Amino acid sequence: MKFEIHHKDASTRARTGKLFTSHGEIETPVFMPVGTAGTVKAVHQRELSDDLNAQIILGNTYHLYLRPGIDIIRQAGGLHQFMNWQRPILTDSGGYQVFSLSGIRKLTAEGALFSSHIDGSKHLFTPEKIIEIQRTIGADIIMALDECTSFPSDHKAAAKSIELTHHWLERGFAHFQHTEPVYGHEQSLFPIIQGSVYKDLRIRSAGEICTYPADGYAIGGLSVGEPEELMYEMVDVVTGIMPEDKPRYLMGVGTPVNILESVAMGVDMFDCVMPTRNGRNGMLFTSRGIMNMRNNKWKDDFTLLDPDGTCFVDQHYSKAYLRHLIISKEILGAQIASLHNLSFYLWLMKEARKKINEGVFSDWKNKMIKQLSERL
RNA sequence: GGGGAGAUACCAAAGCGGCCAACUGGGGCAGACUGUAAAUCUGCUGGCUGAUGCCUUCGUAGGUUCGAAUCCUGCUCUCCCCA
Repeated sequence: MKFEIHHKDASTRARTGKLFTSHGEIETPVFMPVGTAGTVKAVHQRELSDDLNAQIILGNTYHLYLRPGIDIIRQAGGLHQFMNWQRPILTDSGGYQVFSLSGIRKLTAEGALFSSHIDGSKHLFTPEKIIEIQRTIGADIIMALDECTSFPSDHKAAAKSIELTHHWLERGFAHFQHTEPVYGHEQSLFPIIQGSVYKDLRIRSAGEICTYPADGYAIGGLSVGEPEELMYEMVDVVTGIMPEDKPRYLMGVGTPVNILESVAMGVDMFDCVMPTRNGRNGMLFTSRGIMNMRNNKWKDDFTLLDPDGTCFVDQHYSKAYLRHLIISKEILGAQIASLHNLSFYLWLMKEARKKINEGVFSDWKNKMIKQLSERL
């Protein structure tokens, strides 16, 4: 998978570039909407492409493996065909579920033993099996199985954790190289840097991970509860080590501010459930700040949802109407809020690319960050 | 006309002598949410207070009692059955 860098910002480490996949090109920095179970929740594929112009979306190995099951995905001809999404897809490995489902799993050198959250059945995810499953799902970018170290973890535990992640990567990467794509199109495997909030571990992990000849590298184990300052410190340390000519993916991040700060440190790819999940829960991100649509103050505000918004919903519906839908738990409320938030995130990335290319990213970023933190 | 049941906070509904400012739902208000076990979860919801605490509440007017939402009597209203 080819990656070319177009423009480097003079005063920060931000850069624009382009990633070439078998399902199309991706302009970076990019935000990837999360579609865990083969759907970006509450958003149609047609809306994703026509209204939002999402360049790439995520899927999740763990979820798709449990339901509908890999046989069904194979019969469908892969996830692209199954969900009728012909643009790029990235699948997460299930490494995050190692973290978030910690109550129902057990880690060994062999792999991660899970109890299904659906029916309690037991499943062993090995680094090799995770590659096999992702071959069958057929995403353009697939992720190595890692342990997303929980926060807080002491130095000793975090050190042990990166060793496990490195061990799994060695096996997973080898297996990746020995297997072929199932559907003919190219797949790239991204390994994941861990190390919790310890600089020395992050340096060690980045050094180890980046010896693998991958098409891109990910930073994992952040935005899991640690103070933001620590997250920025880790991103800063690690992006200094990661190869310049490969895309850098900061997993699971984040708030609009988190993303802009990370772009400034040279991160190219982001994903986060925040725009969709928080949207469903009534929270809207806008260029002027954050709105909780459940708040009483919007009940008779008949002005446009977001006068600056670029999505059709922003210009079609009022704040009072969306509040009514959210309060009433109407499905359309979740749809409108998700569309708006994703649209905003994607607009923010587009603007960031534009400002980097124009050489005015730094000033713009600082101005935006001030506005984004407002509570409306 | 006769017989029976019931009236509790915004709504519904527990409580049936002290542990009751009153279970629980809903509604309302606010908060959280970062590689999605999430269209989810948490807190508050009589008044004043930072907290302890104090004050006013269980249809209404009296009464019994050290003490009543809880027991007794009158009244008002609602519902059901029989005529």
